[in-house]
Amino acid sequence: MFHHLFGSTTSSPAKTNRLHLRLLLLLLQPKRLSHSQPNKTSSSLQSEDPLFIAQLILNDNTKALALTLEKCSGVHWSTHLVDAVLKRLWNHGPKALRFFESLDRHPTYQHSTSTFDYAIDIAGRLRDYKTLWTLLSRMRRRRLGPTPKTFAIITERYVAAGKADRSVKIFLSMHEHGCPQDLSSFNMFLDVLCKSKRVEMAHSLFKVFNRRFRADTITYNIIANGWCLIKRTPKALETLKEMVERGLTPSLATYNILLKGFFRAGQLKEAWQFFTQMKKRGCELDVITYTTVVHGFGVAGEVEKARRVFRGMIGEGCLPSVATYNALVQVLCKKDNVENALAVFDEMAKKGYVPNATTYTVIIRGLCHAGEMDRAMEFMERMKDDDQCEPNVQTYNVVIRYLCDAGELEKGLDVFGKMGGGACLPNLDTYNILIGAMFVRKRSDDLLVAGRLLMEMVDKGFIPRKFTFNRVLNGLLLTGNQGFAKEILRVQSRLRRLPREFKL
DNA sequence: TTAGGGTTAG
Repeated sequence: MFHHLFGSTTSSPAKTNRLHLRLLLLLLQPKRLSHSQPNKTSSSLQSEDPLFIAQLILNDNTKALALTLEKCSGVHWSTHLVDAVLKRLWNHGPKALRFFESLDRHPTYQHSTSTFDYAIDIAGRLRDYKTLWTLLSRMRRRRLGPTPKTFAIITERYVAAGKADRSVKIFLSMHEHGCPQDLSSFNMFLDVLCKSKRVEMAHSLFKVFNRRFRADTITYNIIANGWCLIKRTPKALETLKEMVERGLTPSLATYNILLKGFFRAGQLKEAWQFFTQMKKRGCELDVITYTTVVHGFGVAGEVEKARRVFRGMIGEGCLPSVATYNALVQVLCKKDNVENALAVFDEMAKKGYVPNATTYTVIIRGLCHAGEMDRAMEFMERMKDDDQCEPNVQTYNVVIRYLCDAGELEKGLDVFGKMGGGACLPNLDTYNILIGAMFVRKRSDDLLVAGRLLMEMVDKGFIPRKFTFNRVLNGLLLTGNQGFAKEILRVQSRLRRLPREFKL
């Protein structure tokens, strides 16, 4: 009789309700899932729901996740399922790694390349380099890699942790780990450096190796984009010139990169000239070009110009995408009026476009910004009812931030506690927003909450900034919570001194 | 995950 609740094709109850029901059933009838049901039935049904499994893992407090694996005894583990579960557990690294590890001893299932990549990425985010390299050599022993993508992940994590020099060494030695160094891995690494704003470093590396790797259009685009990201459009133009001199043909992506670069650097006149030149010279503009221009003019406050380009694009043979609508909606929220943004939201739905999480989030932010907290909350409920898209962590962060700013700390904490009925895990920003909010009322109780949040985030594998630690510590000391402060100090020094590891 | 467009905000 419960089959319809466990079925993967259920259509009527909302997603979150379904989850609650499942958890409730699990609590009421633990045997039903683990023993009394024939394996076939429970496994095929459960195995289609990574959210359900992720939830079990999060609720399991045994170190080895014994409870969860027992409950999942009938599950048919597949690469797809395991990857999806790891993705769900993204913001709870230690649990994700424990899950990976316990499945590694499974009698029939074996991790694949993509799963190792996920685990390595998570270990890197935790700055648990020992585990990262252990996983890498295990991956190699099993002949599952490492691949260039694995190294893109590893170097990205090192750069993000402020270890760009180390990442260069890693890139230069990747062949020693059994991974070929080719143009694609070179491009990927340059992109990692550029996206982390280490453009000078990327450029030096590019100068040294571009002949050896036979740099192509993509390589030049990556470097040009890097210069644009740090608003140095003259250097981007230089790169463009150099690529032409080398006999490489710039692509539409190249022009779109430059165009975006002008907007980012506040060079509106240049952007407009560049855009018109692209058209004049018979360049076939695409939806990305138009989206760039709509967004660029809009955020610069030129709302009418943005609207005109938006209206004109169809006549010029290019249909807007959801992203184009999102750009316009955001611009109207920021520089015009949230009611006009809502009108565009309705218009896009009428034309058959399906709003995505970004669309909703942008509108919700617009409403919050206009001080319409109640309507923003209503809109989030509407989003939850939309089967096509659930609120994500960004959505929650916006709502929590504005609730806290409005002095509604309790409401903010309430939303935090309920995040997607557990379907959405808070990230580093969420914790920073909430902890920051605990200082505005200067109440001793709030600081205790801040302390608990800090402990919780460390437990989930996030690394708080020194600033956050100091702030919370000072607050606790000033409000006479010496004991708690000492506890937090211990956590801080443990984080600083010991390499993080999760004992594989 | 080899390049380009929408989500933070003061």
